[in-house]
Amino acid sequence: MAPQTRRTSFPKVIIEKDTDSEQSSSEEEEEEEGEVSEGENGKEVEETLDAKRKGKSPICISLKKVCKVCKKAGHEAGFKGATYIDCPMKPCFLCKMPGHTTMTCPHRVSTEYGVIPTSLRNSRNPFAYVFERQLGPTNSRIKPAYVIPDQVSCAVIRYHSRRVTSLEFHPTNNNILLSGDKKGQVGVWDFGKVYEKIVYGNIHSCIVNNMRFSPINDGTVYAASSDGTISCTDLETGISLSLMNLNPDGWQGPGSWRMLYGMDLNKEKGVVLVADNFGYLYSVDIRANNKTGEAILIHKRGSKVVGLHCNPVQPDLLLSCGNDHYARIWDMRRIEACSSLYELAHKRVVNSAYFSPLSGSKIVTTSQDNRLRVWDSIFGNLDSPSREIVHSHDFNRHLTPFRAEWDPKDPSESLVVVGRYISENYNGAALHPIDFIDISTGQLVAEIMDPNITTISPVNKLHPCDDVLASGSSRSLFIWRPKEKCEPVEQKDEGKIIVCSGAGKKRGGKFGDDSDASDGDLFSSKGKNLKSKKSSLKSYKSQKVKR
DNA sequence: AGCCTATGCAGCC
DNA sequence: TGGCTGCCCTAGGC
Repeated sequence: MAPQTRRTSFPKVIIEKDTDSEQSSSEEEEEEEGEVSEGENGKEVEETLDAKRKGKSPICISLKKVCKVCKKAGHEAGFKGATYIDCPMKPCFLCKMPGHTTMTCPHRVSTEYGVIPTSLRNSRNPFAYVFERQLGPTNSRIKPAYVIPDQVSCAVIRYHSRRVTSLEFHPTNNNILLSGDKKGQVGVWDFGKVYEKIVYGNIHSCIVNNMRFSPINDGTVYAASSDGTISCTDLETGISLSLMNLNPDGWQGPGSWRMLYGMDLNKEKGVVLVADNFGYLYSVDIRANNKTGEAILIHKRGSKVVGLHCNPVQPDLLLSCGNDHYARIWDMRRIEACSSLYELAHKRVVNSAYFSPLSGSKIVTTSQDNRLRVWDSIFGNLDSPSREIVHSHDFNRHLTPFRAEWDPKDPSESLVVVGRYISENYNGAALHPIDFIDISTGQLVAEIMDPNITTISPVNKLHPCDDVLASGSSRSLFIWRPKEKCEPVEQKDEGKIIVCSGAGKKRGGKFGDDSDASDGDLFSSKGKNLKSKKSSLKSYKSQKVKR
């Protein structure tokens, strides 16, 4: 092309100023239109129009304050102090419904932050719904009070070089926590002797998605990774063998690289079950260390299967979930493509689906539409969930997907732990708590946070027998425990308990008062100045604060 | 303090 | 269906 053609087709530059009134900005537009139409050379006009058609609209350098979300003037989304103000032009960031923002979301009220049961059973008449609520199975009893302490102590350790992606407690050694990260490292942490840890860096080469201890020998652990292998590792020696490798020929491009996500062990059948990012399920015999049978398509072809869970009571039942927006229940005795017993539909990707840990009769799923879904009985009607609980656990490409995890100790099978995405203003600090939710009611039972932890905690696991919560937040691991000598707290009022550390000095009893968004003088925005120094390990004492 | 970026999904054509 | 683009509360490093 000739240089002059290039010159003439260069888009017009408009500068908008913040001080301009609406009037003057429209004048500018008119002026611009006028210039285009005034073009004496017909060719120039033609080219300008052509440029417009090609998407070369005038370059607009705007000095106006503009919303970073919708690019419109008049409002701004973002943090005001420690409170995030949504863009009003977009659907609510919490419940995803239009017409309001997170601040005014009906699912976010001061006493039950963001978490209430929703029926979403609009197709039924209200009487049927009430009838069902009244005559249906009564709500399970509330957790024993001592299990959710109002005071915790927190141990922190950071040895992963990338974000934590999976956690697993040792089944018999009560102080051992296993952690996997995005880089493929597997950490073994004795949080009883806080400084004792081992990090294995040679087991996997990328994301450790799921880990399970061997039911036969609890000194060995299986892990499924996005490198396409299942590892079987002796935790004492660190010696690891690969049970399966889906990429024997190495990297042949992104279209063919197979990654393993969902994994579970079936003790009765003696197999490791894994699923890949193409929708296939694989079964590996634990004793023979080899693949049994062919891969079975259990989710939409080409879509990622992110979770597998064997029913704890009925070993023939398998639960899977994936990026095709479904969770599916399978009968392992006759499993083949399209043979699922039930399909549990979701509106978005299903991050996790778990049977309840004791009876195996309930299911809780975490979906990227910001809803936890609960099925009260797998023997009942599975056409629609018993409850949907709006909860902020959005997808973010830089975060490990959130997964609501059962409390394995809860006899009522109603307590679930899940990290929260959106922050709340806790006396000037924007913190992302870890939520305990009673899935029988949708109630937020407790929220755990610490002013020193400003990062989001998407990975959480409750201890199989002790009152211990493990969390993975970015590259750090946290162990939350009831503080010694902590008196059990009655929960007669069913009130929410806020758990936090007492690291801040000036706060005193004011800490729980988060009603004022502008009280940012104690802490800077987002509470970043509270962040602990680069100590690799630090433990915090805690104090009780109620609101 | 502010810029940069790794990277998964969804929506668009 | 496939390839491309864009993204609302990230986190850490330079």
